[in-house]
Amino acid sequence: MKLEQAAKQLEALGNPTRLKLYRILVRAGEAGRPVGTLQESLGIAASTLSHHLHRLILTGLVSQERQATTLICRANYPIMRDLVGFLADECCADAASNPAAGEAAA
Amino acid sequence: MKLEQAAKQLEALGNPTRLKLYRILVRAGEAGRPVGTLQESLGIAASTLSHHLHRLILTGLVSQERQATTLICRANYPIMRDLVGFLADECCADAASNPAAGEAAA
DNA sequence: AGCTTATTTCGAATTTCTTCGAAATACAGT
DNA sequence: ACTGTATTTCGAAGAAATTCGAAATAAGCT
Repeated sequence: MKLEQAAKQLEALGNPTRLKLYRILVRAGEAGRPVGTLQESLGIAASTLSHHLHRLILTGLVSQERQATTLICRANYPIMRDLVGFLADECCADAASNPAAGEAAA
Repeated sequence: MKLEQAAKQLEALGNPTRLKLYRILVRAGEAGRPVGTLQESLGIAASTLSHHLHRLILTGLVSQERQATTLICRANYPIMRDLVGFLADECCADAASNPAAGEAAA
């Protein structure tokens, strides 16, 4: 995974409203959640929710599927796993196991 | 870990410059890196680096220790582990184990 | 005390984020 | 075609981020 992309995804999750939103979607599982119920859960304006949802979708963390008039939102688990993998590989595992700590930073 | 705190840390890492910076520090290991060499590696103004460093320090992801005139910066590994743990527990593992989620996600 | 090196703080300009209400669009039923 | 429900796009205002250079601070050396 490229650093730039990881940064974009981290930024997307780095807002309390979006992190709450994303957590709700993750816990909703494959069933997902219609936008309307997300709005009720979060208690924010529909336009604000739409904006945050859009940002999560742009990074690939969330996807949408139309079902008649409602839009079902789902967490994109593989993307999240890649992101966690990036953090673990690039930023954590190295620290404990990499003996050549000084060289990689250049 | 509280969601608000996790969001702050994710936001701190959600900037390309800061993510690069943090990655350098992680790879530097326990030895850490003086601010000056970080500036050389990143090629940004000293004041800009200081600003980003401050943000990482505020979230606890990075710590500093003075050695004479230079400041040594180090990644705070336990904090990062907690953050990755939060993402895995709150946002990923649930998907696999939550009955409402179904197994398709895992 | 004065000088040099290392780093931060200040002040400011530009850009981006966050939020909302109003208006527009999408879809299904009558 | 008209109506109602669901959601997005538009427009705008205030808040916050990003970046830099100049000036201030910190620490050691002479």
